[in-house]
Amino acid sequence: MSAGVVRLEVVTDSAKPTLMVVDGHSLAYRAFFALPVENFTTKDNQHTNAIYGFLSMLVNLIKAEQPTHLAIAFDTSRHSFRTDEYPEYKATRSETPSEFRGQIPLLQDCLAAMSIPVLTKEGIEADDILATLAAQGSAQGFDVLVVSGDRDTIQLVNDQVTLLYPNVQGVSQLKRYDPVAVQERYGVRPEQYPDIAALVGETSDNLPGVPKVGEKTAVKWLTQFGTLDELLERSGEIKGVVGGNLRDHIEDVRRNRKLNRLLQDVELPLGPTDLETRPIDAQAVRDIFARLEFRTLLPRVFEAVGEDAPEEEHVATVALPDVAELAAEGLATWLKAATGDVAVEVTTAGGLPQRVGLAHGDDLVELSWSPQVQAALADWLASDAPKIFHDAKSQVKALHTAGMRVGGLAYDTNLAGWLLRPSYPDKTLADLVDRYLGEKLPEADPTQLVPETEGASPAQLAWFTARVATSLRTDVPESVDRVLREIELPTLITLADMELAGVAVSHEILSGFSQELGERAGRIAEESFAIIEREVNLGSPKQLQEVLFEQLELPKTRKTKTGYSTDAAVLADLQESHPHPFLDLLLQHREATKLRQIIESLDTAIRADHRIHTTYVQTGSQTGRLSSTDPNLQNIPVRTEESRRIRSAFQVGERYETLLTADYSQIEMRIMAHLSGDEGLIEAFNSGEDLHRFVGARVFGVEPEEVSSAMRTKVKAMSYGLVYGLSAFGLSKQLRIEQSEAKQLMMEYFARFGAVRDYLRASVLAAKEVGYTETIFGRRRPFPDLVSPNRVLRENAERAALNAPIQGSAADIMKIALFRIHSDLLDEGLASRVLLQIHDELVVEVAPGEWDATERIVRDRMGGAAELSVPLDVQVGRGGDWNEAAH
DNA sequence: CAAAACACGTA
DNA sequence: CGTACGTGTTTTGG
Repeated sequence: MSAGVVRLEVVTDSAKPTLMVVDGHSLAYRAFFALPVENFTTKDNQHTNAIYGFLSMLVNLIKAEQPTHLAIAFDTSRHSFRTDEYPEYKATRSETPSEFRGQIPLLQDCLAAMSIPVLTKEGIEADDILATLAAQGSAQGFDVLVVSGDRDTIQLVNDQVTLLYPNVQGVSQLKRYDPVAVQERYGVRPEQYPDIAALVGETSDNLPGVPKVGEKTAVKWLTQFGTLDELLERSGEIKGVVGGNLRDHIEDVRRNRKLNRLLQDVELPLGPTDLETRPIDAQAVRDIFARLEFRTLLPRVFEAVGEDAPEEEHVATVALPDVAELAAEGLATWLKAATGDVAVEVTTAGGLPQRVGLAHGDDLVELSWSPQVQAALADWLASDAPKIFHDAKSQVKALHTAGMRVGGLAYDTNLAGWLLRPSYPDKTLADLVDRYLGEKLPEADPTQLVPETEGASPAQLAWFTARVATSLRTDVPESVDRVLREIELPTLITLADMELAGVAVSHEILSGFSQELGERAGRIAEESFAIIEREVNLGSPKQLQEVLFEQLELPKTRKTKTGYSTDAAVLADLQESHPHPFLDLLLQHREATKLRQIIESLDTAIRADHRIHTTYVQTGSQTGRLSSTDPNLQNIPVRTEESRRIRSAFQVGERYETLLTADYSQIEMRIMAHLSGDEGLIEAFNSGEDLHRFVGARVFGVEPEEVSSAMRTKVKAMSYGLVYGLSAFGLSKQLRIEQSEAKQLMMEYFARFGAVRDYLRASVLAAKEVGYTETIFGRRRPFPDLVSPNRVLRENAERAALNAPIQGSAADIMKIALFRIHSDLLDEGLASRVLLQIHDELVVEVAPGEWDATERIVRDRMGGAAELSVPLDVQVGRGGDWNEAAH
């Protein structure tokens, strides 16, 4: 016996062997619904929830029941002798999701590795195989355990045969049915159960029964008449409506009974004695579990068969290559010899480089930062020599700060990991090492002052990064790899410079405004306390609920998890139906304190250079957008006149002349026009007419100049809502109109712009097929939930999938424009620089005398970032502060 | 003390 | 029952 093979030995107390036969299909299907798919998806998007759930249950069963003989039966297809007989059989069942079907072959691979026989037969259902084996087994003196989620198997139960049937939820709990338990639960002997089922019918199999007859009536009749035949014979004796129903449906009952009888004489290649449990192939199990990313299941499998888990590869003992400490002199030679990819890890301190680790294959070197090292490194770093990083941006920033440019950025494992799985937060290199190498990155225990375990050194981190990159490169599809190389990596360099530049913000303006708002909030609070004659914390939804719904006895609003909502929309509704001075004051208080809070957080973020340096998280969204943190500069208020005073505090910096803002107008609608090819919408953008006026004219059948502002508001909401998968319900709510009117509006809209609806439908359908959406440039976003049996999950996924290519393409376009602008400004030797990106807007700081050149670059690059069937319209503004520049 | 819930700002 | 984000406050739960 080879070292990796373990005997599956079974010890039972009784001399009688135990045969366990399992309906693989029905139990895996239950597991599929019971386990959330998001927790069971591998890195290449293979769903494993059904496999995991089934194996988990099986392992528990083997452990508990200790069968000496074991087999799993599967259906081959929907088609069977029953569908031949009665084509409507199971016809109402919705198609099995492809995500489930795809798991069956893999599950069978697992079973093969575990040396468990899998039985199937063309035209025969799994339950017939179970029935046959159960009959043969009990005849041959086995104790038989039938495991199935199909109620028809109840008929198999007798003194030798016990059924294990899953409880309503999931597969973790199995209920044991022996003849006594069946009698208790159903009121009849097991062999009579099919008679009951024939009378009652089986909705899930599309077998209608006798109307108005449920379990209770069926049991009563059978007890009364003894057998089904007798009952049907003497159906005339049954009185009333049900008696008539029975007589009218006798043929249905006979058919049902015929179909639900399980075959006990199927010809099978293996009989019970052939199913003796055999040694499992430890290596094969390990391999397939690794592929399915099952970690906890492996030891459980071995435990269940009474063996210790075989030695795991001790990841911690994977030998790390030695690291050579280099001095500046040795570096040039080393770099010259290192052809091809070199992985780099720069540790930083105080925003400057500290140590540098380099990995070229297993050749690892490290250096401490010094002017000599910098001099020896600079040319290579700026050159096209390919370099691989994990999360390059922070390292690039430190290098830029030290006065070095980074060229040849060939790969970033952080970005690649995100592009492959944008919804999974593989934040750190350690996460990726675990996921893609199956190893553990040595990390120092941060809780220990003097760590017992040494963390990986910079060169070793670079070594891991290079190996993760190799693995990722085999996983990342070509189109996604292009997004990485042609969009994300150039964007990374640009973002590094934007973050370093920061934006000048006036503390004076902010603190003055903050004080003003603070005083106002105080006054409002006082006033509102006077009205309700007590003091509450206006920031506490819980206390507000007391005041609003108990003290003031206002009508209860939208429910939340913990009570009733007090959000602004709800308060505005309340104010309309039940005007109360407290409501108005509360809204004003919210507004003032919210603004003040934003101002305060901005103020504390101003650094010594009088500028705010946000951090753009390039992997921060699932669609391809950037996000901004510490502080978030992408949600600075703009909607009200007063809130725009905050934007006035964002000012042109010293030695610069003015701010330039540039934004895409209606970029998402333009992308919709392009993707859908809708001629009306394309014409709208080419006509030069105001978009919503044009659309309004078409929808309402009037001349553009006759479009009223109410009409314009409606089509505008409709147009924007489209991009988000808005429903008639949502539209009616937003516009405060009747649902019927909203429905009508949507009808009219699609009557004129039908290609838009066609595109949106086709796009979601295509995503359902392939499992992901794709932007114009090839960025992908997986959507496993599109085939979820859970309606809420599925519909959420549908809306997100509808939006993803549109929002994502817009993000791609903006990124392309952004790095090209950045690169043009540098190439032309201009000092002007991009400071902020707010999804469809850029803020640029323009140096004296550079306005014309900068504006030209910005307009050209934004307008020319993509060739669509409609023009990309760019609005440019100029001013000394952000608010002024926006006009 | 950390996490959840709520509310609200932007595109 | 409208997509994508981040942040602050209060409340909750261990």
